[in-house]
Formats: sequence, structure tokens, C-alpha cells
Amino acid sequence: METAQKLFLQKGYSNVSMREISFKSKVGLSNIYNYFKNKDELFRTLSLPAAEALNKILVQHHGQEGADMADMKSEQFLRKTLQEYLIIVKKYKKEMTLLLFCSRGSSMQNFKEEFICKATSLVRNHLYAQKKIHTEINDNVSDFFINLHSVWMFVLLEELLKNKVKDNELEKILNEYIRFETIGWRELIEL
Amino acid sequence: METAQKLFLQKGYSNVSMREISFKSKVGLSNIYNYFKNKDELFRTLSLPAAEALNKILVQHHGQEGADMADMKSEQFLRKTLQEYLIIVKKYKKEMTLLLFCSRGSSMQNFKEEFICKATSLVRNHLYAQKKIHTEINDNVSDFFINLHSVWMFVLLEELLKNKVKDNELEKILNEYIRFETIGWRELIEL
Amino acid sequence: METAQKLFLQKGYSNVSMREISFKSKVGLSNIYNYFKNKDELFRTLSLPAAEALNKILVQHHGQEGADMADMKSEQFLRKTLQEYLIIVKKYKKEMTLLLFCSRGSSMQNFKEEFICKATSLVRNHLYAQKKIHTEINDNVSDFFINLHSVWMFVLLEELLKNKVKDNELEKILNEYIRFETIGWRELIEL
Amino acid sequence: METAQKLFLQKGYSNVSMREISFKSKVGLSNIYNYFKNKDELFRTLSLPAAEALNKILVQHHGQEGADMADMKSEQFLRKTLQEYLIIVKKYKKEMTLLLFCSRGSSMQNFKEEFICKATSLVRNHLYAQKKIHTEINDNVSDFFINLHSVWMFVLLEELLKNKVKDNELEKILNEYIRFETIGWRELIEL
DNA sequence: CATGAATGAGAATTCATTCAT
DNA sequence: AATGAATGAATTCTCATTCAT
Repeated sequence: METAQKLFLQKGYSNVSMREISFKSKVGLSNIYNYFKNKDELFRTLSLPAAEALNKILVQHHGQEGADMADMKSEQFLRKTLQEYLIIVKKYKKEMTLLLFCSRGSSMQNFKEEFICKATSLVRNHLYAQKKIHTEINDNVSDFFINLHSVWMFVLLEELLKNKVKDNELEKILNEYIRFETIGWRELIEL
Repeated sequence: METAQKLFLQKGYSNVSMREISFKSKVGLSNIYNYFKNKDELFRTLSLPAAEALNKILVQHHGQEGADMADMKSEQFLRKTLQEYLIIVKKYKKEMTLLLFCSRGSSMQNFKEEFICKATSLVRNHLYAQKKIHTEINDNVSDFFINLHSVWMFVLLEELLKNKVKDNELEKILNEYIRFETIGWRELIEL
Repeated sequence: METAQKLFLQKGYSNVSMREISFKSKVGLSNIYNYFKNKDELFRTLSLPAAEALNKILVQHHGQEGADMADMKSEQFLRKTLQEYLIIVKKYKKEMTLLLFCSRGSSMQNFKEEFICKATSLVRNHLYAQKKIHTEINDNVSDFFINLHSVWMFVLLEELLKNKVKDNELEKILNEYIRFETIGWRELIEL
Repeated sequence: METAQKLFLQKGYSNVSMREISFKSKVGLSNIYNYFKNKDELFRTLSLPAAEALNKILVQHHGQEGADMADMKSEQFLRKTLQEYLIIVKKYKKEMTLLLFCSRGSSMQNFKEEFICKATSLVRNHLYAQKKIHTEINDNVSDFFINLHSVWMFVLLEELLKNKVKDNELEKILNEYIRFETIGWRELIEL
């Protein structure tokens, strides 16, 4: 599994052959198949923790909707969400990288797209809920733009994954991001 | 070439075989090799216009630096840059898609990353230049964040490529984007 | 195809590997795949003539039902049917053997069973039609027994395929078979 | 053994892997090899009772020849033989099915053919013996036809094995069969 | 009596590419 | 400019069997 992880991280799912994993790990090729049914299963096992963690966030956010969201300010909501993501990005760095950058060809290749899709609709719902409360909000923001920002937040995570960012830098980056987003949205929504 | 383009767009470079291209185009398999040395060359030929157009923008921006950039305001600069991109995205829609989404496995697979890298450093230089002129600017913005925004602009283009956006929507989206970015940067830079 | 035919006849579909066919035919393993998509397709191509010929008989018999069957005597019907089978058994000896004895593992493995099933229902219909005309017939023959005889006729063909029977013997055998069947049925039906 | 039996019955010898037997029976894969040297031996053990019972019949019939067969009438002989077969078919239903339908790939795959061959020669001898006693018999019946009937009887057993036949049906079927065969042979032999 | 780990040979199939004509 | 035939290396996966403990 170690070897497989290393290779998948280096070359991506499709460009790593079972032979190579076998050879470099010194585990007999057929022996691998005693532990993993498939090349795909091997990969899935390796990236599962990241996938589960991400899905967990989604589920939790679903639960939150309603009651306590009423008085939640945009900025706080954003910061909280980000922190949740950051924790798992830190915890499952390699698994996350596997899942987001190295899964093409595997059965996980659509995970990212689907996740963003779900996450976006969550954001959209959050926005709609706020509109109902704060009726003065300008709801004339295109769906495309909402979706774009959802992708952007994901891109932020991806870039954090790619670049090795130190802890003190991280805080600064996050503050920049939150300030940027907050003021931007305020401008658009004409709050 | 038509057939190859269609197939590459549908499945991505690695998942299209020369056999399939030959079969569906009714051009003899070995005959293809009379025109293209490689599968890779075939793909490169197909995506070249997009690559060239993107590079051209980069070169032009290099030339621009200095003289007339002095009095260029951030917003105008952004709008102009965007327009340049949009023109080629519109003109080379398919070639662009090929280049950005379907090139994995080919020798063009790193184009996107490298391009963003170059584009980023251009943006960075622009910012540094502005700092020298407008000394009141707060230059305490992390490189990571500058890079992030460069990626974001690219993501915008990608999303425009993915989603079929009508011309009237397009204008709205761009305005949202420019307003958002402008106010965000102004906030960060404390202008 | 020659080599494949020989090997399939000797060992049956599953026990012949593409490697062996390649090796013994001196046709490059991958080259075989330029002509046949599959091991299965190779086999199907080889046994197709037999399958088509058999199905053709079935179709023809369907057409016959009704009008002219009224005055057809059992013996004549039997003889005619048999002759039709014999012609194709003779013509497609190897293909037939392939289809009936060597197809396990291929997509043709159920052909025999399905064919017998269809053939049986044809025989049953013939019998029912006769019952309506000759009301004195004892219709108290079990379905099992009718089915059995359908299988038996097929077994006759199979045995003819297995044993090398000379033409003069063949005639004798057929006469024995027809006499046997005719008197047997007459006895059971109490005609 | 239970699991193996079930699987072999479902899929046939070659299409069941030791892994699957091990997994479904919850007996460690290598532990199976403590009891059975081979996959083949496992299968043989499972189908042995059927094979032995069939062979036993053959041996008994060998002994019988001569003395008491003199005054045995064809019909009685047939009925008696059939009953012997039916008893073991009933007793070793599963083992028999294994042996006759699921043995391809194992060392028992030729059992059926060889058994029929032996059985046929026994029938032939019975016929020759009768010819010597009843000199008025027409001995002009082809060997092929004799063999055919031997196969047919086996096919009867096979069909009984395949179709679930109730006891009352069984009796009727057997009577039909015996009447059919008796009158048929009488016709051919011109008795 | 049982287990977990390992093995090596072999299976079908794919693919980019080449070569002679 | 085109064709048909061929190639060789690679890929994923399967399976019966063995071995040390």
C-alpha cells in the first residue's frame, strides 16, 4: 500500500501498472490480488479516508441548515466551513491529493466534480435562506457565479495541497481569502 | 482530424486509440501515420492553435510592461486581459477544451500548469510595478494569494468552457467577476 | 481459422488459449485481434454456418404449419425433417461438431439447449394439430416423453457426427430409426 | 464438501475456483488441501458414489450373462435394467448430476462416454446371446443403432435428472418408454 | 487441524507503431 | 497517397497450489 500510494501520487492512477507496484514493493503481483480485488479497489482503499471525510462535512452541513443558520453571518459561516476543510486537508494530505489529483481512470475520478456539485447546491441554499431573512439583499447574482465561487474554494484547497504552506503562512492566507470573499460578496449583494 | 478532434473531446487523449480514429474516420490506420508521426503529434496539431493563442497573450503582456502600464488602473488592466482571453476562448473553443481538459497522457498535459505559472509571475510583476509607483500600496499580500487569483481567472475560463453560456449572460458574469475582484483587491491593498 | 478450428475441435473452446492458436498457426497473437475482436467472436465465426443452417430449418418448419400439414403422415413428416437435418450435418460437419460439442464457455454454449427447446415445441404443435384432425388419437402421452424424443432425434444427429458413418450405412440407419419411431408412436397413440 | 457440491452443481467444475469454495465454506483455502490433494480429487470424492454405483450395475450385468439370461424376455430385461438405474439415480441424484453434467475439466469428464461405451457392448452381447437362442431373430440391425439406443437410455436418465419428475409421473414415463422400446425392437427384429 | 502469506505460470486483450508494397 | 498485414511489449487479472508455522 505504501508503494502504491507513492506511485499513484507520482504518476496518477492510469500511469501506474500493477506490475510496477508489485516490482517496487517486492510483493508478488498475484499476491496483491489476494488483498485487493482490483487495481481500482487498491486505489479506492488508499483514497477512501479522504472521500469519507469530505462527505462527512457535507452531511453535517445538511443537518445544520435551518434553525441556527438564521443568525449566522456570512463571514462566520465561511470561516467555519473553511476550518472544517482545513482540518481534513491537513489530516489526510496524501489521501486527499490522491483523490483530487491522481484518480483519473479509477472509479473515483468523478468524485471531485460530484462533490463540488453537491457543495455548490449547499452554498446556493445558504444564500437563498439568507435572502429570505434579509430581504434587502440583491438576489441578482448569476448561478454561474455562485458555482464559480464554490469551485474557487475547492481550488484554494487544491493549491494548499500542492504548495507546501507553513502554519503561520496558512493563517495569513486564510484571512486574506475571507476578507476578500466577504467584501466581494457584500459589494455584489449590495448589503 | 475532425474525427480525432471529436473523439479526443469525448474521451480524452489516453482513452482514444488510433484504431478507433482510423475506423471512425474511414482513414486507413497506417495512412494516418503518413500525415502525423505520432498519436501525440496528431493531438498536438489539433490543440496547437489554442496553445499558440494563449502564449501570444503572454508575449504581448511582456512587451506591454513598462511604459504604458504606469497609469493603467487595476480594473482596466483586468478587463483588458479578460477580453483578450475571452476572444480566444470563443475563437478556439474546441481546441481550448482539448488543451485544458483532454490532454492527459499527451505531451501537452503540462501546458496548463506551466501556463498558469508563467501567467502568475506576470501578474506578480504587474503588482510589483504598481507598488513602485503607488507607494501607499500595502504590499503585504502573500505570493500564494496572488498565485491563487491567477488560477482563479483560469478557472473562470474553464467554467465558461464547460458551461454553455449565452452572450448576454456572459457580459453579466464578467461584470460580476470584475467588480468582485476589483473591490477585493482594493480592500486587501488598502488603497 | 484453420488452426483454431482444429484446436477447438480437439479440446473445446475453454481449453484452447489464444496463445496456442497463435503459436500453432504462426500468426502473431495480437494479429489475430486485428481480424477477430474476441476469442468468442473467433469461435462464433467458426460455428456460425452450422447455427444459421439449423435455425433456417426451424424457420421453414414454422412456415409449413397449417395448410399442407393436414394430410401429412407422421412417417413422411419425420423422414422429411430428418433429411433436412442430414443435409446440413453433412455439409457443415466440423462447424456442427464445434457448435454442439465444443462450445462450452463461449457465447454459443446454450445454443443446443435452446434449439432443442424450440424444436420440441414445434414437434408438440405438430402432434396437437394431428390430434385435432384424427380425433381417435390417444393424447395421453406425457410432455416429458415428447420432449425426450426431440432430444433423441438430436442425439441421433450427434452420434452421426461422432461416428464416421458411410453413406450406405447411413441409409440403413435412417430406415431403422424411422421404422422404430413410427411403430413406437403408433403403439402409444393407439392409432 | 457441501459448499463444493453446491458450487460445482451450479457452475460446473472448471468455473468454480478453490478460492470461491474456501470463501463460501469458510474453510481456509490451504486447509482444504489438508483433506484433498487436488481440486480434482475433491471433485472425484464428490462424484465417486455415483460413479461406483453405475459401475456396479455394469459388473452385475456381466455376472448375470449366460445362465439365467436364457429365458429372460427383452421387455423384462429392459424393465429390470431400468429399475436398477432408477434406484441409483434417485439415491445419488446430486452426485449423478455432478458426474454427468458438471465434470468437464476434471478427470471424470470422460466417465459418461466411457460408461456408455461399456454399457453398449453389454447390450450388444445380450442381443447376440438372444440371437443364438432364438435363431429366427433378424440380426441385421446396425451396430450404430444398438449403440444409439444405449445412448438413448442414458439420455432418458439425464432428462429425468434435469426435469423434476414426480413419482406418479415417473411410472407413466417408464411405461411409455418400455412399451415404445419393446414394440420398436420387435418390429426391427421381426420377431 | 488450521492459518496467512506467497508464488509462478498463464489467461485474454490492447495499443502504438512499422513495413512492404 | 494509400493499404493490409504484422509486431512486440504491456496490461489487468485468475488460479491451483505450496510453505512455514
